[in-house]
Amino acid sequence: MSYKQKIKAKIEKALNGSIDFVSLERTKSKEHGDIATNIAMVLAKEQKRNPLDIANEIKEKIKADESLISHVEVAKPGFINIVVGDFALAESLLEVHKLGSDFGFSPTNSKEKVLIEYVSANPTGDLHIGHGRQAVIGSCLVNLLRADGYAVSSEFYVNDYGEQITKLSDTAWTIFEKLNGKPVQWSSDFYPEELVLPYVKKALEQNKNITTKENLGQIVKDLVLKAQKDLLSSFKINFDKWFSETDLHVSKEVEAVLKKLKEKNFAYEHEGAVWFRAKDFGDVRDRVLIRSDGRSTYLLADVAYHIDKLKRSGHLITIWGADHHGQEVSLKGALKALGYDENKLEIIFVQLVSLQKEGQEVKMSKRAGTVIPVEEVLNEVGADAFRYFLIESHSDNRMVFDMDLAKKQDKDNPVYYIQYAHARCCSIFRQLEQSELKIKKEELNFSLNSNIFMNLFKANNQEYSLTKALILRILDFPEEITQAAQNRSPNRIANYLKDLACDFHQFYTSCRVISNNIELTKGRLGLIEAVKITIANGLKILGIEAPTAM
RNA sequence: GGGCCUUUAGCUCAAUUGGAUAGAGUACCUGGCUUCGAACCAGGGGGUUACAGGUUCGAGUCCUGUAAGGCCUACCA
Repeated sequence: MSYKQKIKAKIEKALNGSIDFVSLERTKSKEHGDIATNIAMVLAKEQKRNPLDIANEIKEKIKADESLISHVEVAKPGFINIVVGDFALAESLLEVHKLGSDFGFSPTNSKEKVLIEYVSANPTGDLHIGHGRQAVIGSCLVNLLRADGYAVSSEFYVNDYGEQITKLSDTAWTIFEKLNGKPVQWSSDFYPEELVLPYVKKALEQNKNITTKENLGQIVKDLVLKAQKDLLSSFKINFDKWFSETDLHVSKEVEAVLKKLKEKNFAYEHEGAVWFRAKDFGDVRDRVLIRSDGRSTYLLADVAYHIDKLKRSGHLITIWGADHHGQEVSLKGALKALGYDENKLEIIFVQLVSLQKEGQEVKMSKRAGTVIPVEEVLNEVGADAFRYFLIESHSDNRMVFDMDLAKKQDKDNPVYYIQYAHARCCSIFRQLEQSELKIKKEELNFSLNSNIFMNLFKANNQEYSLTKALILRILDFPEEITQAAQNRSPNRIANYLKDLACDFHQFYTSCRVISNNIELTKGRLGLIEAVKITIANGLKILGIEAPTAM
């Protein structure tokens, strides 16, 4: 039980009821204590009394317990400010060490099943920086929800059927014929030659019996897919399942969806095509399911896919680029039409990315031909900085990727600020081994007794204050995970780690860890170890390395 | 025209979902290594949170309107 939970329980006992309806939060300023509650102001409205009176009553009831609450103060207009007792902090630090690499994490698979689908790019070209952002946000969200106890599985939907594949086959075949010296006609519908050419060449190297356009298209598609997989895993993006759209057609699931929509009269024929009554579900117009030439649309297959996913998981999260938001209403509408709860599907839209290079913003535009490939940026900045920069800001915000800053392998790069804190912690323990202090290894088992941490508080004012700030920050971590998970905001973990690293660096500058004071040294080593645990656990969620030296 | 998203320091972003004096990094200026890693720390300047109303003890946060920007608005995906 955290110190906060203990204090909450104490207030609830004093009031003889739950206080879930009020806030009990860490304060921004030290003058307001360590944590504060607005309970008196909330109750004042209900009871039509002066909030200060209520606050003072509560104050009297909860003080007189030095170990948990060392000081209580009432402030206008009715806040109750609480200073946490040293003993409670020491006990909490003991918990951190007992949990170790599980600190902050909820028990695995203790919550509902969630299936997260992300990236799902067409196997028809290179991944661009926008995909990169979706990939990083998606994988961090997978890690984050897992950390919060959800049973998460991740999936990449492969659009290996239909228009894009036809286009790819046509492009590849034309290149193939051209390589064979045959006269060809290039179409403006084709993919750029320079994009597809390397794959055609590779296909030729691997397989000499290319006979048909379909045959070549399949081979090229598989090669592109393989390249995407390799590229993604090079910055730690891995999926539990790669789901093929073709399978949905082969298994007749697509056909079944169409049949049901027709049966329920949500589909009708018009001008040779089959339409879904999307307008009935709030869309601006009805949407085509089957084109007049008989081919099915992306929408129809996507409905079938989401139904397939719903059968496998209680809750779905689908991550799309912001340019796809127009598809949300029709997809959810179709699910609803077929009797599924559309609220089980949560779509997260990731806004677009532009790039800043040498001070100039380069906007991504397919038309202008300024598509920025993942590979280009990744090779320049490395996986850690790549992930950090793409996760740092919220998915709702457009972001500018500052290439110049990300490239810097030095102090200006924020990812190093966090990693450096971790490396510094590790370095202290290396230093200990070389020191003349006689501290045995078994004396540095921090998960036995909280007494060792009480030594931390025997320090001067400045040191005490830096120590306490650092401890409180560490202890914020579990709640930070829960809130980040609830809000689908993995970027908050990045911000938290930056704050934690800052508190650590400040502490480190003023408080010498290894000294002749053996008891204080042991306490501080325990604190440093807790910092190390917390940073490592946080970076794990972000998929960023926690180096022991750099 | 309609829909989704955004607007916070010169720049890139935070702000515990309605809390107290809006914070970091960067850039600029100043100072700090004969002691655990200076990839660090301390100090300084920089803000009418786009604008105008509203809701209440209290608004960057919620509501309405206005303005600006991005994306979408196909029998493409």
